[in-house]
Amino acid sequence: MAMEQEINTESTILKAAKEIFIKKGFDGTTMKDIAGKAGINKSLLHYYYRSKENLFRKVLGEAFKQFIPVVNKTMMTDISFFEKIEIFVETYIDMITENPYIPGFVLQELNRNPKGITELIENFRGYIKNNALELINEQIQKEVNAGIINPVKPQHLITNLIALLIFPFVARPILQTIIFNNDVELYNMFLKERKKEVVKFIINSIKKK
Amino acid sequence: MAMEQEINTESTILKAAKEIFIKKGFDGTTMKDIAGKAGINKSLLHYYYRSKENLFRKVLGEAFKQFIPVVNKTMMTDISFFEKIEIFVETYIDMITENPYIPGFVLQELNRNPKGITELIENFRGYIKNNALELINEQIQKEVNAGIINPVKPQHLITNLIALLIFPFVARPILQTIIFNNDVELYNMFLKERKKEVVKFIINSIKKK
DNA sequence: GTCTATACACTGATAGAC
DNA sequence: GTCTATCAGTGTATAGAC
Repeated sequence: MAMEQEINTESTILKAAKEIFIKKGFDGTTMKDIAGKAGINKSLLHYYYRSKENLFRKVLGEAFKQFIPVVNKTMMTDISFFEKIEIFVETYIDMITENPYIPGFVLQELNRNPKGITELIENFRGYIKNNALELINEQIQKEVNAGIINPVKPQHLITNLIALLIFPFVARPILQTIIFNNDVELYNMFLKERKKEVVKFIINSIKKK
Repeated sequence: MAMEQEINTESTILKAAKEIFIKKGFDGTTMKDIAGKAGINKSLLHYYYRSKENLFRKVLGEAFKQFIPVVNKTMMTDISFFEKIEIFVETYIDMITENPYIPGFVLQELNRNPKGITELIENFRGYIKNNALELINEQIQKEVNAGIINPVKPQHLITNLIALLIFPFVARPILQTIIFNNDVELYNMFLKERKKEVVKFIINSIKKK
């Protein structure tokens, strides 16, 4: 799959739309901005995408879609539970590092329009291994029963894992300022360190001693 | 302090502005919406606050200010480190539960206008015990030296703590949908559980065994 | 202080020429 | 397919009467 993206007006528009929507959100973006970035006039946006709302949905969908395969792939691999956590954390942080604005963009949008999630999930049923969550729950339960990890509700463990991964990116401006005196390079190093730090933090917490 | 808020036009406007700005952000809010909510006409908004930007800053400032005393108070109290974590988590979750939109609002705004943070912090220098962070660092170091907790960089511990607290609120729409099948009551219970769960998770992770 | 009326720029979207 | 011209609506902000 992953075919070469043809460079035509339609894809140029989408690319420009992505950049601006993801940085500025729905309300903060104007069709004029997008047209300008794409180097064309406003009419063409409507010619190809009919409305702002419609164009936005395409962008949101693609942003969302990008993060699905990581979960699927990691969870389906046949490795130990602790290794899974390690791989997941590493892949996920790499991914956000390359697209640092996406998590904030998705969160913001889902707060603006919570109904949009249902629609979003419907649209990607095919991509999501619909039993992925089920599998994670089973695996956690198995590790608990085997006495490898302490009893823990899967909902909390999953939430903790994702929170530890994503939060430093969505809260970067304030954390960087308050904790790192606004030193950009120091914060980048901090984010890299978290690959090992988060894994250590989680496993330390749940591993039966 | 904490004087009775007089009910006059000025405070009515601010209250209405808070509600709408916090839910919809700067770009998503119109002066007409605020005037409508306050039950007055648009002109009065400008009479009292001169501009949208200005009114917004007042709202952002108050939202930000609300969360400062929790840190100060908890950190200055003379109790053990683990107790501090416990008190902090409990107070903080209670606070966000009562103002669930504020963290998302602040994060969104600081991403929209990162320069705003510096200004914000300047404005509240008086409120922030400017050595609070220093004190936390010292205390963590002390616990490490005493062999009570494992070595951990304060930056990571602080980030982890805040991430675990705030993330379930800012990501509520998506977590509630995916993990809890959109059951509101179940999610409220989940949030309550986190008071104990987060404390356990953190202490488990750092406590030397 | 509070209102109505209005200025003026900009928004998303459409019509129609090429 | 791509452009220019333009629409109707809405945005913030101000002027001026009371």
